[in-house]
Amino acid sequence: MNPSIDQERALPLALRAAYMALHRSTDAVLQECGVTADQFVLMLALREDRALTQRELADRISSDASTVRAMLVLLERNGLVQRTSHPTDSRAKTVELTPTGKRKLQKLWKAGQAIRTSMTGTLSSKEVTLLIRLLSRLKESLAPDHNCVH
Amino acid sequence: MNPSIDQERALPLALRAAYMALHRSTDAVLQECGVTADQFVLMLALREDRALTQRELADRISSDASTVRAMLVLLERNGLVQRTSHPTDSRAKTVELTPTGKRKLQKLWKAGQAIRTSMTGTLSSKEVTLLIRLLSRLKESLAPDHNCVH
DNA sequence: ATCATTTCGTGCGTATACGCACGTTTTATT
DNA sequence: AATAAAACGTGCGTATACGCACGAAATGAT
Repeated sequence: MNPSIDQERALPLALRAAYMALHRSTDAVLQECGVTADQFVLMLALREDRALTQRELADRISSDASTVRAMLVLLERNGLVQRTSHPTDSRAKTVELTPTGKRKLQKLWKAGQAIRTSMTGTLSSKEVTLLIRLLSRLKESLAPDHNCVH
Repeated sequence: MNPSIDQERALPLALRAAYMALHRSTDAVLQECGVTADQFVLMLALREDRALTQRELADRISSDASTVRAMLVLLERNGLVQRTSHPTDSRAKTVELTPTGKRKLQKLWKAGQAIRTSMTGTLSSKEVTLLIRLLSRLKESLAPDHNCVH
């Protein structure tokens, strides 16, 4: 059975409302650390793989190149990240967390634990897995290269 | 079974990625109409109930009062909405779509149909219903008044 | 009725978010 | 090898997004 018109109308709004709530809560919790929710996401991406390019960073956090740049300028000013010219590609810059940034990230992770707990608090493990899968499929179906109409 | 650490880490990122993809796609599709994705959401809220207050509007679209104001200033400049002082409450202003705004909204709805179709294209009706429910519970668990930690 | 509290909209400062155009460098084409 | 095409980062303009403080008005308490 295909989704109804009402569902098509409700889904985008539900997605928006949930994300906005997450973003606001995270911002509020991390405020005392002097880091925004988006900066936290960026730093998390840097923890996983170090020596990322700004472009790679943008892809990982589902953001834009110029947005990432603006964020990096602020993070660099605060001494949390460091940008150096790429060893082989002289166009690119590699980004990595400074020691201060790594320490800060640990604090942020602890501070954000309350959010993650309350997010998954009312959901079972299976529900969370399902939700992640559905969101992932949703994202894929909205990818620019994914031909949606004729 | 409680959600695992990996799930707790993945869920926020999946939610962010899905919303960003939706927002980008919508902006791209509506660009030729000269209206942003967020303005579209605002106008949709005005179609449902007319004579809304700016505050009510902010609540419905999960946005902030000052953000809504900035959006309304632009929409009013483009002749899509109209603000008049509230009949009984002289603090408030009521907002409504202009005739031009209503016509524009119909165009936007048609232009956005491709997005909604491709969003729900790979999902069954039951999956969409489930996804909306899960997102709604997520939002509730992140509500400011919802005591997450003692 | 008076006063404290709350609510409404506004203005300001800052941080995303994105498109676009630009210069530089790499990669692909021939 | 010379040229075309693509990728990287930058800068600019515009639109959210939010907190905060302010003045004005409504609502609550006593």
